Amino acid sequence: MKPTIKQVAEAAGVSIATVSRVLNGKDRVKESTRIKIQEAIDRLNYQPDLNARSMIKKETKTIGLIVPELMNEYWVQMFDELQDAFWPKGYSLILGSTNRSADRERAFLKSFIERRVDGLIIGPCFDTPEDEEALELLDRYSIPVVTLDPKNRAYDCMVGDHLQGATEAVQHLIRLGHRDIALLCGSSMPDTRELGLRNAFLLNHLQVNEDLIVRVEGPVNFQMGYQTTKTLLGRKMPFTAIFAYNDVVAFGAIRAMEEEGLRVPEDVAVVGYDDVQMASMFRPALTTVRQPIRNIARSLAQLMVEIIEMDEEERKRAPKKVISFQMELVIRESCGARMRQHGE
Amino acid sequence: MKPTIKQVAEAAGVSIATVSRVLNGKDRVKESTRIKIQEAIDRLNYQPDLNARSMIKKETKTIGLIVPELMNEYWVQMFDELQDAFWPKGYSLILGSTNRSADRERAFLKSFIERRVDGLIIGPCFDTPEDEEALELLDRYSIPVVTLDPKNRAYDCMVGDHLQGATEAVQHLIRLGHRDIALLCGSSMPDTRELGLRNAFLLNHLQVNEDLIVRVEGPVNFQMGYQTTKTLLGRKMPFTAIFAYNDVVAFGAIRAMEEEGLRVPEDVAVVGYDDVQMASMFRPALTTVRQPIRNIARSLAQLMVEIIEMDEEERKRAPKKVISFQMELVIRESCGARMRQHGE
DNA sequence: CTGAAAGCGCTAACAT
DNA sequence: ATGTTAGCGCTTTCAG
Repeated sequence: MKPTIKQVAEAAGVSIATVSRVLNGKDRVKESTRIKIQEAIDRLNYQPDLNARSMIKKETKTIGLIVPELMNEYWVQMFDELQDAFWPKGYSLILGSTNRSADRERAFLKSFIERRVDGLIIGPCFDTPEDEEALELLDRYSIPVVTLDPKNRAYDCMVGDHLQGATEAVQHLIRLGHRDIALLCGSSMPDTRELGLRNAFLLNHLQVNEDLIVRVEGPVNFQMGYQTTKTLLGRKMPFTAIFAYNDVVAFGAIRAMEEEGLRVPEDVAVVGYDDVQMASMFRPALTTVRQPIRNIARSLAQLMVEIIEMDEEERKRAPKKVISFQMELVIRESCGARMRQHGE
Repeated sequence: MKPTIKQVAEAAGVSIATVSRVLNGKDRVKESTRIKIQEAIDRLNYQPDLNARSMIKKETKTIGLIVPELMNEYWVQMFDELQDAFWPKGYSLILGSTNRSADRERAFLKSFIERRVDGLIIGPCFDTPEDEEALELLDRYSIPVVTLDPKNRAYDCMVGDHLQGATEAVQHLIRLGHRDIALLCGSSMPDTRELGLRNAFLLNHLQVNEDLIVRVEGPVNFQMGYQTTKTLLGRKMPFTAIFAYNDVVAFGAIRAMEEEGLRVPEDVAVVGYDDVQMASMFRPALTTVRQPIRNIARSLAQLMVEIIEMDEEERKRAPKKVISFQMELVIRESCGARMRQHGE
């Protein structure tokens, strides 16, 4: 069965301590015995037991990641990039997708604590007050936390600068001559997309058409974009552009408009958010705002490792940081920039 | 700092053995002490250390999952469903996305073995012969493996019946009157999509147009569908339908045809494969073949747990199973079924 | 019903 | 340079 360090020691005719030494490569070992032991390791196909090791070292080299839903491409990319970023530092990720179930959320949290993760990354979750309690546990076990949720100010936080991103998106539309810009967003308040829109209008000394700001309860997805746009169209409220909460909402909006005989971007310009894979494949190719996911992931990994390596004292002293990342406007077809280049 | 069982024992005025008993709920403990201990646990916010526990129990309640790429929605869904399926059985998943790097592949394998996963699920990976070696390790550590790759017959395997799925897809096109059906697939041989196509033609006593079978080296994605279709169109090889390796390839093909002034499905019918989220949102909505991912995940979890619970003997005796799942043709707009209902 | 003690596989002093 | 030993936090006999 599974070989242990003891078997390797026997096979090599040394004590387990010496085997441990070559395994960890720290203490010096005579070259000849080193080789002898290495041979035994190879012959037995020995792989050290990380769990046993972490009991002593008091570190599992594991980072927990809790995301709201993987069907949202953003979180998949984030996981991928985080995995890439932590790998060279010797950490593995364990992933929990809550699918927006509060129970799952707490269950993962518990599971991660039981597994003694060295650090925890949490996306936008834990809204309910009961969760505060769960999060206290993290403190009790002094597990470093970094969030990817701008709303949660209790921890270090990395997040795209959505105010800037949204502002740029809307500025772009305004520059293209649009004044009646519909905003399709979720019901969470305050919403940075909305703030960005208002900011852009302010910067241009323009008045926001409040009737075109639509906040929708429930899931923010294709269906929502589709339905909301249909409603908007039914209200006979004239608008020449749509700024959607995310790309998938934008797809829904475009679909709805096509069904009503409106053309994008000729009749209505559309800007999305996130730059999912499909954005460049969709027809019309979607103008959107891209998050620097790779940068976020790397900085996060960097910071996380720094915190992990601090002692209790330092952690207390270190101030909670909110690091925000520049968003990038990606101009494609759906905003009609090309055909409007000659001015409004 | 982190409370241990010892602290709980002290706080409750009992021995650690008794605390362990209430933790595991197996042995019987006097109700009064049970309560006393439970109170101590709650007060200290104690969470048992799973790693310590697994050392003794010789089980980590962890399943490793290795997938080729998460940017392919199929694998995301599979992860989600597997997580759901294993959760009630008390297992957590740890995920490795190799992004088609053989190094990563081996690294994950090693990492999972070191973490002493109770079972391993592997997608279509490990094609290179060097990997055989890595897989031997699994045997050495007698870690149960179930694959999601029909090519790998050395292990238990769960997989969609792609021959049936592809056959149905092409049968559908043939029924709609198509004879010149282009197939866009990868270069892996034997390819079930191709087999399915041939099978469908055979069943209808028709001749396959070999020139329309395109096997492409490299990644199978939107770009591939787009480029291949352009080439096909350039060759002036008449075809009235395309069966694409997967939905994203189909999107690329449709895009290419639209650019050449061809309409889908009026001029060319298209059938995809996988039924990704976007398939129903795309315009035209994609006719495609859906995998019963949830069923696959559940059966897999079931089987995995059965194997884990076997002893060495039983495992040897148990024959390797290949369980295949019925695929489902989802008819939407891109095949033109609706407008061709009245016959060819 | 509960406690004492052995030990899971490993690392880290402390000896030699 | 290497071996001996004491744990890490927990479960599980074996006594009592």
